[in-house]
Amino acid sequence: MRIGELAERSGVSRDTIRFYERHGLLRSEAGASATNSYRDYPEENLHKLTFFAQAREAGMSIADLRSLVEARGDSCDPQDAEAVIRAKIAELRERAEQIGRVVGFLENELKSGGRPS
Amino acid sequence: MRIGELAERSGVSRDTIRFYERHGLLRSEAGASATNSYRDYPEENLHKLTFFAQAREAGMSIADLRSLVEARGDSCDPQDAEAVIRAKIAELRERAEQIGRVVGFLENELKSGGRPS
DNA sequence: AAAAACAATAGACCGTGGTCCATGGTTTTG
DNA sequence: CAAAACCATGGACCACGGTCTATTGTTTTT
Repeated sequence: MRIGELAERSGVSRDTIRFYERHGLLRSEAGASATNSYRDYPEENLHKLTFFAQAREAGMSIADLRSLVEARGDSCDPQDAEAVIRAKIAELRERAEQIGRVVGFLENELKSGGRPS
Repeated sequence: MRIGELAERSGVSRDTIRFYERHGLLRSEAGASATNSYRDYPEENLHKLTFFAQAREAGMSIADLRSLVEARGDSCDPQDAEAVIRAKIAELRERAEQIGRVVGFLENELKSGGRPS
């Protein structure tokens, strides 16, 4: 599909899609037409982009996403991929715990009514 | 205490402390000496800074922190403060859930061995 | 065929969250 | 007393993650 459709369907702007592509998060192919230079974005990018959106919201950086994407690349050892994914999972869990601590702090703040401790 | 000591003890750099101060996250007082313009940072800033560091790691923005700080300000209605804190807690929980979803996705990826679904 | 919509490319621009540097003063230390 | 360490101020600079604006060319739509 072309970039406009991908943008429309994924909810990610054209500019952002191009930005992601420049940063190695996804790839497009040369389109069929000989008269234009429109690129073709394979279906899989739809899944990728929705994952990216979720992952970004969860606080993952573009570099994080790139390493995940690269780990899946064909040339890459599947063991590597697994290690990368496990590492990211660990990071995310750590982050979630961090959030939990802050929530705990804020809840305590509510209980104590904001008095300086 | 002076900024250097605060930086040392909080683990937050002088520059960052000043940055936070400019953005209303903390306040200093005019120091006792008449010959210099060294500011005095009350003890409470130590707690604040460690909280800020945690909260930043959890993904809260400077603006988030400022609204929390302001909600605690004396002039401010305690009801307001509570509402602000509750709102932040809700946001943080949402964020944690988001992380959970991404973790779930990645775990699934591990199980399926990275095969394109 | 003319207008409207879409595409590629390149580069400028923006907000966020700092970090670094230069300058000129003020302790503190050896 | 001289050097080293500290401080305040202001502004430049940086990386990140986009977003916007030309410019030029290509479909689509009417």
